[in-house]
Amino acid sequence: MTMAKTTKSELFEFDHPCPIRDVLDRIGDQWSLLILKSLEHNAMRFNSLHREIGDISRQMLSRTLKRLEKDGYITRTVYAQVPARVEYALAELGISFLKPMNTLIQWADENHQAICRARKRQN
Amino acid sequence: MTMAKTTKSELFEFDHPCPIRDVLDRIGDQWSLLILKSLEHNAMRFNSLHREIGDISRQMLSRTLKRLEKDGYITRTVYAQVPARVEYALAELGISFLKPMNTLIQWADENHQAICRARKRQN
DNA sequence: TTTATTAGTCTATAATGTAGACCACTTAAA
DNA sequence: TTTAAGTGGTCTACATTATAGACTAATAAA
Repeated sequence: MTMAKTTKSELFEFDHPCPIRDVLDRIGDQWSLLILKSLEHNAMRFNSLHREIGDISRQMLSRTLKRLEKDGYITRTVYAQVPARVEYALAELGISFLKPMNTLIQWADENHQAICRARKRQN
Repeated sequence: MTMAKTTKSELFEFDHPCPIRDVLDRIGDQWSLLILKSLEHNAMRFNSLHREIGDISRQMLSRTLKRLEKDGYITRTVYAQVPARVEYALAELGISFLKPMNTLIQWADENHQAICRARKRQN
């Protein structure tokens, strides 16, 4: 008997029981936040994002952008010119998200030292 | 020529160039936040955390607790009694962290619907 | 003609997360 | 006395995810 295997992420794609888990499973990864912060003050193209972030792989940049777009955090605009010009920009949801996120970033800035000290203390 | 391979996480263990990345690389994983929220109102033992969170593996619970302790978010107290009693509780840093985090959680609650709608819209 | 740009995709490999068996110990019930 | 269940974990085999870097096709500048 063959089973149409359902992965956890498929299972929870819609109507995740816990909002914050749903949000953080997406946004709390390695790269999403960095991308959103890069777009905070101006729209950007694929390759300039790649250069700005530096250590992200093209594949992960591509994937993460798609997810952010799908969830409504960013928009993707293709300009019909040659060579193609694709611009990524914050959508309403992304702008709104960065407000609470920025308070968290501020906390991180203020407490980074304390965390580093804690780490060193314990070897 | 053998190379003493250095992983990225080793490289950035101390003095990570970007505070928020450093913080989110640790806290933004699958489980850390869930654990911190479980400890928000009272200390807990290993197995009750395991039961409360439900779908975390023992290994990940163990690993994540160690990291949270090392970074100073939580404390681990062993009571010299039989059978052993090990309690995990929020440390100062953990309590302080949950303040900005809770505003983000509130945002997630308020915008979860919008995100789900965005996802459905795009297939 | 070589090089660089555009926005990505593809593949092989490395790193990470998972379930679930297992450990030594204690306690309580059958 | 055996059995089961609880304590706080570790270990192993496997599944999932991320990585680097080659590759695409088109265009433009040197």
